[in-house]
Amino acid sequence: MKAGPNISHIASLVGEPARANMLTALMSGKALTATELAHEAGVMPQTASTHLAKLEAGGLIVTEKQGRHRYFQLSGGDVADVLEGLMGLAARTGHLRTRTGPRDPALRHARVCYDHLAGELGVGLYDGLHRQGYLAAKDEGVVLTPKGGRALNAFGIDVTGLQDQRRAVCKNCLDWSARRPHLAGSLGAALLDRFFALKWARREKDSRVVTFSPPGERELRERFAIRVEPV
Amino acid sequence: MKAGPNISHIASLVGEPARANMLTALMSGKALTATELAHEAGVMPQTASTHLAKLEAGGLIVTEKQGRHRYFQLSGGDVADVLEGLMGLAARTGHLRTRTGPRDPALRHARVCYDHLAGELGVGLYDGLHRQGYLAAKDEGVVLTPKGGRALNAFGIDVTGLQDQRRAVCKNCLDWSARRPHLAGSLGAALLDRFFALKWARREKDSRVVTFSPPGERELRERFAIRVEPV
DNA sequence: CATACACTTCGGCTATCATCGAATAATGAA
DNA sequence: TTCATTATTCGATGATAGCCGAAGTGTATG
Repeated sequence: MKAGPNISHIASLVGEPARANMLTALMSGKALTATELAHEAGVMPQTASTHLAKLEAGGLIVTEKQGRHRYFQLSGGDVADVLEGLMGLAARTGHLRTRTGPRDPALRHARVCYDHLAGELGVGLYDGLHRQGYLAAKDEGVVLTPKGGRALNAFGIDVTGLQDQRRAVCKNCLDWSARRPHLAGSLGAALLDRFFALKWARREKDSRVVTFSPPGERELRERFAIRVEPV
Repeated sequence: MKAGPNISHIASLVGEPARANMLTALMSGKALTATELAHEAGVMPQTASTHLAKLEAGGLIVTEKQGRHRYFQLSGGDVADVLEGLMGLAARTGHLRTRTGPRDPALRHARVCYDHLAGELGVGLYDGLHRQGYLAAKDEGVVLTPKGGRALNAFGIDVTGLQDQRRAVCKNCLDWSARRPHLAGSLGAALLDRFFALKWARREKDSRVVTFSPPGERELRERFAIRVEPV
């Protein structure tokens, strides 16, 4: 009836608790199998299969077949952005989950948002990159400055390689816990990869939580001028 | 248990077509009344009321009471951002076109909007009345010109009788399918009544579809300078 | 080959929820 | 007051869709 994109179809896909749990699990950026996602959603495998078929038909996830497994992952960063935005709305309107698990504080501190860093450290990094003049606001977006390009090259990131990709280098992503933007895009992904390579941080098993070692977090804060978060 | 905000509840609110239409209408930033939103969504007022109560409970909209009206608007720009993100996903995943049921083409062509004509012919009539100088824009609204009053009197409409009513003679009404205004108000209703009286058109049973007879539509187009709709 | 595993399809059950008619409340106008 | 308009609440209905058991397809392993 209405002209324009059909948002209700997409939203209804996310609006089912089992599917929302699956999508949340895929926010880790990892490809998961149907059985794993069924367990995450708390439903039988055959139920999960119909859900995954609908998510794929809706274009929210993509699949890859390997042997007798099928691996599912989000179809792109834009899906993760919308999910993160929905989390922000849910948090603001007081619809946090009734039982806040023990991992919740850790999630707020540092977590994976699809393929880049989110949480307190994520927004702190974003602010620090601005403070050091590595990033600059432009047209409601954000761009890498020449100074930032040199600095991050020295940090071990192939900046020119990133710029050759079709994907945007810098992108804002609204953080649901901090309600402020953090850095997405290929640069955001490359930075997180570099933190892992430097052994500053590691991923928790079966979780989006990113755990920084004490020296790793100290180095991160010094290197990128991250200030202590005001409570 | 999962950590983080519960996105499925929020998403399910958007995932209902009627509510999605309401939210899309509120994307303009304007505050709309419950009746207006019911028209936008294509549901009865009591149905719209329950939807609006849920949207308010979910924190997506806020209300303000003024006299016997209640004005609804989005609770913040973050809601609009998420809706925009959903539109982007819907567009990317190829869900631009709306579901085309069998009744949809007829509905898009000509239908009743409360008590006046909507659809392609509705907006065509609106444009034709402007083109002939019968209607004139005024203060974001629309008024009947003296020339228009004479012409419509000759067409068989008691214009002076309309002006004595408390109800507004001319009013804009945004067309869902064309996303452009058509004519509402007592004049809009009187015109549709006249079309029925002249046997140019009739209403389909249990439907909002208005069917014009071939000679009726031809006369309508000639009399009111309705141009062929560009596809 | 046989067996186990991963996943999908089918059929029926059930619960949820959107929808509308009717009634109610509240406000404004005559 | 009386009437009209706006919005809400209640009750019944109907359609949608999630869910799981059972069966079927395809893949790896012994």
